[in-house]
Amino acid sequence: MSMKAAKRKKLEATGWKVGNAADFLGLSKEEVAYLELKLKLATQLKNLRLKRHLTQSDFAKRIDSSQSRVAKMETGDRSVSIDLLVKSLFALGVTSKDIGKAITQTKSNAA
Amino acid sequence: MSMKAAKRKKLEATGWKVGNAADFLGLSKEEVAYLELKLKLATQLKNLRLKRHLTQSDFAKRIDSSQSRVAKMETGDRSVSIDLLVKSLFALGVTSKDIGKAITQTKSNAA
DNA sequence: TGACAATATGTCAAATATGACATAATGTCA
DNA sequence: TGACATTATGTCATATTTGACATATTGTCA
Repeated sequence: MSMKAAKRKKLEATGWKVGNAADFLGLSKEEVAYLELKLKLATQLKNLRLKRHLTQSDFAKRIDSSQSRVAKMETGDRSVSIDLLVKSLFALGVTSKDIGKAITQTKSNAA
Repeated sequence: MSMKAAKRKKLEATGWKVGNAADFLGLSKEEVAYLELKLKLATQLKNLRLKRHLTQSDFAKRIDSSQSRVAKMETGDRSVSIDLLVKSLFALGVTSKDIGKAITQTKSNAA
């Protein structure tokens, strides 16, 4: 799988409908950077939840949300903000340092 | 100025009305962490804009926003999201790595 | 001091995010 | 396979965020 295809797959997972390569390339650098950052936080959240052996429903209760919203958080859905992801990570006891480190990660060494 | 008072002043600057020390202490750890993170991004944005010798109005045009919103971004106002700050930083050419590093900073070595 | 530039604050209509619900899809294990 | 748990998707009313405007405040320089 090419680098470009891998990236595209990730972006599609976030809710972006990428009809074709041209549309994909139509995304600006800023948009791609934003989506990638969001996906990093989403992944960090999911990994942490799994490490704690919590279901999405368990975790939803803890942050006064719902299972469906947690699912959307973890897939980086269009409808979830970075604010929500950050707040959720803090609720799991993650530190700013941890978040900063996760953001700094490149694809090759992502958690 | 005590450490606590300094923190309080920063938080007040973000739009939080901190009536007294008790109220301040009433903020949960997560809330404080969120506000501090937001303020780091706000500061990073302002520093970068100044480094580029742009006025708030100049920068506002570049990101299709308004001077007043830029002012709110830079003071970490309640009404601005981390999403908006992150998108604005990307618009200034900042990388994820830069953002990650800024978030990782502790108070003592903040930009 | 006053004139002007730059930044901050208050407000609001429109846009976007949120929790919740229903239900679909996927996974697991007997 | 089927029963059950878990996760994903679609939708919606409510809540929050956004750009914009007016106006206030602060800064600078003659």
